[in-house]
Amino acid sequence: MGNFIHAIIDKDLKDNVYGNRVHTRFPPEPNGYLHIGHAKSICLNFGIAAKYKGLCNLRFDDTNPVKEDTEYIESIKRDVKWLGFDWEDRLFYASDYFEQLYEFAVKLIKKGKAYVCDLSAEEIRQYRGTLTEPGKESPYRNRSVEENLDLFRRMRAGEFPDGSRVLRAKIDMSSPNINMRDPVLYRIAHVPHHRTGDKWCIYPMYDYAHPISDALENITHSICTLEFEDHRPLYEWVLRELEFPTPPKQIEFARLELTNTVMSKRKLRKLVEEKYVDGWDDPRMPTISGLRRRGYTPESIRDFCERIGVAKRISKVDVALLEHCLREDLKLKEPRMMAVLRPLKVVITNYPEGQVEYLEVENNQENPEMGKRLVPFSREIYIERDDFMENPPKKFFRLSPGKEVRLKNAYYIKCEEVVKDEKTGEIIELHCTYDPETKSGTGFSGRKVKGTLHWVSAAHAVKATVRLYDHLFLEEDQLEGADYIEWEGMYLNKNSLEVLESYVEPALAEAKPESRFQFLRHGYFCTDISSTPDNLVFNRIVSLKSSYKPE
RNA sequence: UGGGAUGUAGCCAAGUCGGUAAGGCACCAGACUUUGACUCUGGCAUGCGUAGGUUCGAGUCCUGCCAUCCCAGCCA
Repeated sequence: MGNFIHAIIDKDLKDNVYGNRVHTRFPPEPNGYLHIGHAKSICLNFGIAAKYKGLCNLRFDDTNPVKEDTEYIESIKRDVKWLGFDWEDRLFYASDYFEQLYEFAVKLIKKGKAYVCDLSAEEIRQYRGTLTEPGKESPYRNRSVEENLDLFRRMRAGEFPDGSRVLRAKIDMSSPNINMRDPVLYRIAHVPHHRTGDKWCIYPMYDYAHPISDALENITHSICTLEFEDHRPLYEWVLRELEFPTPPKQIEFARLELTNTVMSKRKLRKLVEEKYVDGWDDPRMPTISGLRRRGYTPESIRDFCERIGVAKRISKVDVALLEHCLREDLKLKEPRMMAVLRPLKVVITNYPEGQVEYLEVENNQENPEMGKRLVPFSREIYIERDDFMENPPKKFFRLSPGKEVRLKNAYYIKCEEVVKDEKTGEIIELHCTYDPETKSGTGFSGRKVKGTLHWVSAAHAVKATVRLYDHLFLEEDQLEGADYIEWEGMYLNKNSLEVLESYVEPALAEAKPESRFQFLRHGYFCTDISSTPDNLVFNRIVSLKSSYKPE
């Protein structure tokens, strides 16, 4: 499916605007971690390059040293790579262009298109006017070229304190577009830069550095988000005044919003700082590193970005689509194992004591190529507490007194007795009988049962910590009966993490960190990076769908 | 009340020159089932923000109106 950006590029190709070249870039500011919203942009930019056999650069927009740090550069590079994209030898930094940017500013001054302004930040704001009233021209607007050149040189030389002067474009103080009311091009900041050190004490603004960086890299289509739409005339002004022959074209699209999550850097940082989550890579975070730790695959994220489309209408995508993409990706790829999350012991009273059978089980019945494994079965097993009800409602297919169910890949069992704690009345274990005739694989068809349960042999089971993750936030229509607190005008889900001590089948003892499984009837899980054979930890990536509706 | 943008189903989103509303997610119903999963089948906009107009014919063209979002950083 095409989108409006493809249409623009197709037309440019047809009209030979940039020859047959298509060249995009992903330009993050190194001031935070990448999140799935960035993934949309990354997939878009690198995707366009791939589609048109063009190129896509990675460029750090590092023009504001007070907010940026080299720590973020490494995490951004890692995340882009992990998503599956390759900038080859085209890793750039806006700071690489500082010298050229300075020369271009000199050119603007010489053309009479830029001037040094001595107004304070507060005065500049007042002179700018408002949305409905035009601004006033700065008293410094008509300085001579010579004076401007001298002042700008001395700004660079460090002769003036922070905030004392700026370089401004000379455009139109009465423009209805506030961005055109003599925007600031350079500010003074005696702050070391993470890449240029103490070399500079003046730094270019985004609106000035970005179009020039694009042009210097021969970018053809400069894709950004909607809030820069009003900046496009300025983007074009800079390139026109600097006389770039085939200026890149800025195109804006709507950023990604997702239900049940926050995307703003400020709020994500606040979640980390206020310890609602365990760091930027907490599996509940929409950061790339969080999704990675949760167990999401790059393939599923790319598929998601493909499916949501690209348009200009501000929209909020249902997080269920992301989850669907993950299930779809893992369905045939990962083995399906048995794990009992909330165990209830079952004693099969007519099964010989001390006997163990090793049952042959397909690793993925939809993908026979994944082979088979042996799963031990014995007299005492664990089943899921939720799979037993003493007084079941009508359509309960699972175990209850006197009822028979199938144990997946094993036998039919029938519940004969419920053993309870005398004091508390809590169900401690179940006594069941099995029917040897019903062994899996024998083709028994004497009678049907409605339910099939997963299980784990008690003697062979391996303990594991299982972390059940859920959405960090709730939508308004999900509040009923939910446990939440209001936070930043949203509803923070107090049950976004549940930690269980569970039993998993023995084959899982060898699970390597970051490997994925389907836990039968539960969902997809990923071995946490902290997991060891002595201390297994599984993160739930996403649950399986369920059409079971009690009552 | 200045400027810029956007309105197609619960959520995304296609809709060339005007020719009689793709697809996905979600949801509902049924079939199948050794996962209440998967898969399969069917359902899901006489309707495209709204009111007019042009036309044999309008989501597509014209006019008016309404709603929502963005912009007054020496942030990006």
